[in-house]
Amino acid sequence: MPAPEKTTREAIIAAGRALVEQVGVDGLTMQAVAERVGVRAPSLYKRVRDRDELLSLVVAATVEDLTLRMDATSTVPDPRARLMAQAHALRAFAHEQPVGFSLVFAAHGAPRVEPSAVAGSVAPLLDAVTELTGPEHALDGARLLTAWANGFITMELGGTLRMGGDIDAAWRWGLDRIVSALDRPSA
Amino acid sequence: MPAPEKTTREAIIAAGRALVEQVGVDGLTMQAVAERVGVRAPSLYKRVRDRDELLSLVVAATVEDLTLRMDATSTVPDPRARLMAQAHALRAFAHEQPVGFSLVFAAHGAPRVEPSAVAGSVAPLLDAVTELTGPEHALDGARLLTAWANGFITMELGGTLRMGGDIDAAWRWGLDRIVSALDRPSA
DNA sequence: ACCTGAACACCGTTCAAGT
DNA sequence: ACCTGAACACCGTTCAAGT
Repeated sequence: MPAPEKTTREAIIAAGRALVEQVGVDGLTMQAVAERVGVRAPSLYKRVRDRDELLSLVVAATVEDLTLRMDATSTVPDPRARLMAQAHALRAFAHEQPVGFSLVFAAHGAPRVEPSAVAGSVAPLLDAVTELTGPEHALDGARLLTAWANGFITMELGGTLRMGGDIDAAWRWGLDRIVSALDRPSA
Repeated sequence: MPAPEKTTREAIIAAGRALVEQVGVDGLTMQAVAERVGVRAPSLYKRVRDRDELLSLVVAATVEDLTLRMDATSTVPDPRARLMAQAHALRAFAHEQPVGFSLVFAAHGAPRVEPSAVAGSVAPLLDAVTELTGPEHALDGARLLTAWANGFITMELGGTLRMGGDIDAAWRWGLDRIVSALDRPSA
């Protein structure tokens, strides 16, 4: 007699993402996930190998989410404005999903997802930089921008930046400086 | 009858730092720490409140270590060269203690140490930037550099950068761009 | 005064037994 | 076929009893 399926892999991943944001990575327990999807903890092992795989799936889903957001910026025609929009989209995403963001970009141990997938999520940014700088230093330029944005956001989320001065202004100042450095080919 | 003290708080923290680098944050178990310092796990609670405090102490010690390294760069007279040396010192530290570095700068949840302590560790960098830019945009400039360096190193450690091209060259290219942007006052 | 074994709660995971 | 309770290992933590 086939037993009815009470949940899905997608529901489990979604529950994992919600838990991670609401109670932190340590709050991602198999029991808590099971309770959210209406099942007992052992049943989860029919859909995911173990907690570690579930965490990786959560990160992968977060990367996909980010990729969609970044792709949505392709409508902006001017490459400089588009670059700004992409940086803002990245920061907005991080503010919405701080824990997910840090899991994607601030990996502590071994990478949770394919580094290429993470790099792919910011690919539109590489396109915009290419239009600005030409192909020779496009990769270097994209790395300059993503590294700065990632670092700024991480420090902002961690509180390291929270000392004196307008953080939004500091973001804008830095972004302007970097985009300008990319824009005018002085090196 | 007074019982002999078999370990110290410092030894426990040192054991914690070693464990964290060798087996990751999850490997920092009270049992593993106890074994390293030659004591049983319950005895650790005479020196540290709980595992969470121990982890915070590990991070704090790492910040102190980094502060010493950064302070050592103050011998370089030219501010531009000093800034380069400081960036390199930061990166070298991260390569030596990748897990500790990520714990300090890539906090996942609530800050483990005073954000001001982390900011203080890179204070010499602020001084060099001030010499370069003048006081008006010194803070913004220091944030620009630290954010970039932190982001670059984090992505490097996480593998996100590990795709095509010389990473050292990308680091040098980015550092040169940023320092130049700070050096020549064009904005 | 610090150290220890025993004990408890909690979590990840497995598995035999249900439907 | 999937779901479940029971069971086990492991870890953090407490505590009474040792010295």
